[in-house]
Amino acid sequence: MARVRKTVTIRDVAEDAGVSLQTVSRVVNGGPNVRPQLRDKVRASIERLGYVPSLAAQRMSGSRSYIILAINDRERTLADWRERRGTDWVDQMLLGGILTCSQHGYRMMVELVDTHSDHVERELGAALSALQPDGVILTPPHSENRLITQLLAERGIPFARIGSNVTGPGIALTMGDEGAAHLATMRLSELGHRRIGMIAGPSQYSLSGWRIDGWKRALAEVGLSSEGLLERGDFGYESGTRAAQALLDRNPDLTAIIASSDQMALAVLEVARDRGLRVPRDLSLISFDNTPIVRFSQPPLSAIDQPIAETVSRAVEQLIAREPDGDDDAVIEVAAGLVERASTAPAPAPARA
Amino acid sequence: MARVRKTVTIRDVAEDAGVSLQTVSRVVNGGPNVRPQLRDKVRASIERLGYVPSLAAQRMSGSRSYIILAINDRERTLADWRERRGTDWVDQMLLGGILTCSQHGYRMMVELVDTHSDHVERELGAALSALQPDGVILTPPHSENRLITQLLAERGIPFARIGSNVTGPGIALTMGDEGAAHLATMRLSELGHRRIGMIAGPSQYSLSGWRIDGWKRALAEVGLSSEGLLERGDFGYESGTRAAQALLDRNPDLTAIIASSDQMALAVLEVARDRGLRVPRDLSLISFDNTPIVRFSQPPLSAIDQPIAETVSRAVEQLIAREPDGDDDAVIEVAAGLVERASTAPAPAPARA
DNA sequence: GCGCATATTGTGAGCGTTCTCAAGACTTGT
DNA sequence: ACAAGTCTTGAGAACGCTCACAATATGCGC
Repeated sequence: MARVRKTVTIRDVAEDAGVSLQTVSRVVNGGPNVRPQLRDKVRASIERLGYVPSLAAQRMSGSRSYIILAINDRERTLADWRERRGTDWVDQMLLGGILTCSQHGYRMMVELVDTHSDHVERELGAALSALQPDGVILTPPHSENRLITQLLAERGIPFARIGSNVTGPGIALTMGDEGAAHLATMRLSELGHRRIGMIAGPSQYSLSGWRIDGWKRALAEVGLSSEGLLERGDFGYESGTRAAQALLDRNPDLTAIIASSDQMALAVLEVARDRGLRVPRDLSLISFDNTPIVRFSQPPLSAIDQPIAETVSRAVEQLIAREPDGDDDAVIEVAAGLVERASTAPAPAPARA
Repeated sequence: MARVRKTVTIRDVAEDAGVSLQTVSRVVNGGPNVRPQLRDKVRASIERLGYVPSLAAQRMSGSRSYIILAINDRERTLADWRERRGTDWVDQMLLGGILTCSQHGYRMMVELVDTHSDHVERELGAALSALQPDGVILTPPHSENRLITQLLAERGIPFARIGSNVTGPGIALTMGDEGAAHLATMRLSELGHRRIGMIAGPSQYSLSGWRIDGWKRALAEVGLSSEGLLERGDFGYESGTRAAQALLDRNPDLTAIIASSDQMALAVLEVARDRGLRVPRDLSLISFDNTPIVRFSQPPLSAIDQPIAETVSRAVEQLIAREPDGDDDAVIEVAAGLVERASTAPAPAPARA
């Protein structure tokens, strides 16, 4: 017998308050020219009836859809999702994105796109047509994908690229990779370390380069050399093992390592253990990402915390605030922080002092 | 000079194919009475123009919105999100939900709701009004929240409750908690363990009870006692420490523990280490959840893998397939599996045999 | 070949909102 | 007190699609 509750529409509110539809619409959207007295009356009606505008109808008539679409890598989330960088990305994205969206009356939707597919344009195009989002957020590795950025530019949809600092179409937001690597390196230097190794990510990620830059800049500032102290991995565990081996083989005097992902850092931990090096006593270690896994290793790792949630949140704000025809394609940097746990300590006294 | 690309509408397709709007609509929706010849012609036009129906317009006119709304706990995702169970939930939900939705032409949206807030009804009600989803998916701890289920029932929106086996309004989907606990217990028994402890979750989660049930059933089946072998935690690390301490204090002869979350299991690992108990030689350990963190502990943990993605996927299918007035509120069980790693081993020989 | 059932196509209304534009109610300056 | 504003409100069209129904075409039995 569940009586089908008819949806409360703007018309119901208008009748209840004795005004026109348009006036209600103005009140709902914070329109400028409504007498306070009337406004309050309408607000009361809205409250009483529990009116909430229909997103679909708003999209139909107005120029906005109140939808922000976030594009994520399908591969990372599907097949590979446990094997690689961990999955914190999606969570944090949602965290930052959904909350910020809802603060502005927007909604966030997630679209999973497989970069390797040659249907990228079709898939994404279909999503754009169906949803007609007011803005799109691109996450790595899509952030600098030509096919995608071009498609978005063609359609005139504002978009933000997370983890990119290339000016170009769309807003770029970096998570301060250069600064973060600099910060980590400086901290290790403060602790007395003179030989600080770096395990960077793959070169197709531009953030890998920025991190190397930050590390080198810091080394230069304190008069240290980076000679022979750089290795690369692919963010995964195995690559971390190889890189750590190489680094330690080549530099017996190494006392600190910065790893470009938590998983690679955990690999370093394992390699160190195998060689009888105690962390942090013999070897200090700082990782990037600060995913939950690093809190439970032995010892818990000091890590650069990627402000993903905040960055996405900023991206959303930019997209929402942006005038439809605004072309100020800025680069925004959100600073990362260092969370110190038990994998960093003062450098051991040199063997022969 | 970016020419604003006008959206391709159903009208464009109709003109291009030389038919009426209605015919195009029929083709798009797989309507029954269209001559194959015409259908192909229309399809060709759709293809050529790249037409994709607008979700908003479909919602406006038709009875469906093609939106499934997933309700998640805000607390877990916001403040507490690192401290408690880990965040794999959201990822896996998205994984299972988004893909399955898109296979059926649906979209999934995520709504974060704070159970502890007294605005639950308001918040959720607003989301329902704005989105008018065709179905809602409830995840723990919302799955059996009266306020929420009642609201949904009132509005006549079909919903699925994940991690619930209570028949009632809506479809219930359990992840085989009873069976999983039984499986874990039996496995430990097979390995020769006779004293198998259980660290359960908080009692307000009904799955906590089911896991206890499965554990007890297995113990009974092989003639073991559960006396004094049960502790409770809140899924978080600290609570796991306390529970492990209590369990080991009370039962010096304990050789195996099942923990109801990965974090609690990691706490057990730590406690064992402190007491000089080696895992798995002296103590076997199986956890629930199988989040990424358990692959990198020392040793990596054997864990019950929660088929969250699959369960959500099933939920989506149920919601989509369901007739608007169908009331067959079934309970569906998706079986969990045991992933064995290095934290389980044959029971040590009794001290005095 | 006629009449009726059935398959196929088209027509017009309506979903809930915002847009554009016009009308009425106040101000203000002189 | 009058013209010329500015502020406030409302009316009607429009967004892109599907619904219910009407119209036409096709098939079948006799």
